[in-house]
Amino acid sequence: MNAELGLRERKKLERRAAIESAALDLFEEHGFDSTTTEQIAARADIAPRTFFLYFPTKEDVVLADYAQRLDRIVEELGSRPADESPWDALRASLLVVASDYEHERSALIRRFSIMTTNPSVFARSLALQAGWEDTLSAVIAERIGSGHDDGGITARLLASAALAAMRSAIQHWVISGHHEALPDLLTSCFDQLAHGLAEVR
Amino acid sequence: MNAELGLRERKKLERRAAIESAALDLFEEHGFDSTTTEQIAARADIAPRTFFLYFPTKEDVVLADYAQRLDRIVEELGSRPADESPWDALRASLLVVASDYEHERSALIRRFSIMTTNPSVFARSLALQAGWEDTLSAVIAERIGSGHDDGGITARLLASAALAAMRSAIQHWVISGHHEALPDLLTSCFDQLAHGLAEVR
DNA sequence: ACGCAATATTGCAGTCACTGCATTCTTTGC
DNA sequence: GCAAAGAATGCAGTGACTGCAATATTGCGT
Repeated sequence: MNAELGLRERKKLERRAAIESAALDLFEEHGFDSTTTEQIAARADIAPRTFFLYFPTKEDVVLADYAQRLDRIVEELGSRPADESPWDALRASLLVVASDYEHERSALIRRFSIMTTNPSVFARSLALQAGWEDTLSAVIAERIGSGHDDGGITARLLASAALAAMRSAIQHWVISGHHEALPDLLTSCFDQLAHGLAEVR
Repeated sequence: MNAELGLRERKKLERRAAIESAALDLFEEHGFDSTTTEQIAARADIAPRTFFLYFPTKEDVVLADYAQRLDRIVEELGSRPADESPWDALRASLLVVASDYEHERSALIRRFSIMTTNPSVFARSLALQAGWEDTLSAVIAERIGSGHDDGGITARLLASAALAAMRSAIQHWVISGHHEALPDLLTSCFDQLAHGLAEVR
């Protein structure tokens, strides 16, 4: 992996990873709030100032994987057949990420526990997901085409609902101690949304 | 209003309002980031330290109304007939808030424009809405009763979807320059979610 | 191998949100 | 009026984050 990258690029990735792992270790040892960026820098063997060359905020270290997740979703979404409904395409794409999550379980739990115990990390996570929503609704809007010329509200609603399903599934998965498989939970959330919420009593 | 309140309580409310209005004025004049809490305190005629007795963070001043909104939703939700479906109850309750919004238009736009241009305010707003989701899903879970003994995932999904509808409607309302009435937009979002997203092409 | 240009790292000094604590004022119930 | 409760203030600090200038590292042409 990264074989064709120059030394510069490779070092950058290594450092980023070093910072991330140093930070997560410290967060678990002493808590997110009680860990300073200086301590992280010290453990990662970089100058304090350098930390901010790699991450814009302390919060973002915990959520370092978000960018790739979105890439993965968008990529998958692009490769879905054109005649598939947007909703099914979204379901399929999010399922890919859900199974990634399932396989990275332990690393994920680590991040989640920091996220849920720390308001500012949680807030940042939601903001990043709002970014996902923008991106996904743009992709979906294009997919739907000009037939639905509603200013994109339908596309946004689809994206928004899909991510709501994802969050609900994950939340339940985490608090219930991962008894059920995440992809199954997600599928069931998508089904409930698709088959009408109005029937629930 | 507040006629039967003691002097203490009345002063507290007045001060809070004074801080809020001072802050919003300054945010509009100089931008959120370039306004310091000291400047807000100065204009509101209080000591810098006192600001934090009224608001936990600078962000929260912009979102001061959120607590009452949630109260209103919960109150309304409590007064919906017991035989109404949870989804319809949610729709009715959120419509109440939507029409509040519609009437407070100009004050709202003010807040929204600060919110959307400032990541940290936006993030905080989402975090507060996540709190709404918790509260609403608890209320809905109780409403559904033990028939659905799924650990509350259905309740959460309902709340989550309803708030997603609300956000989509508001977002569209704001970016489209409030051409359509917010309650109408919200109704249409609720309808689309209820009648199946799977049919959208 | 060498030097030059591009880029990355570092250090320094500063700003500002936010906190704990001790002190002083204001309100309230008696 | 007065004592107790509560609110406001001042002070001194912490720590995230920034701009800027200095220094080190890397990549490339020769």
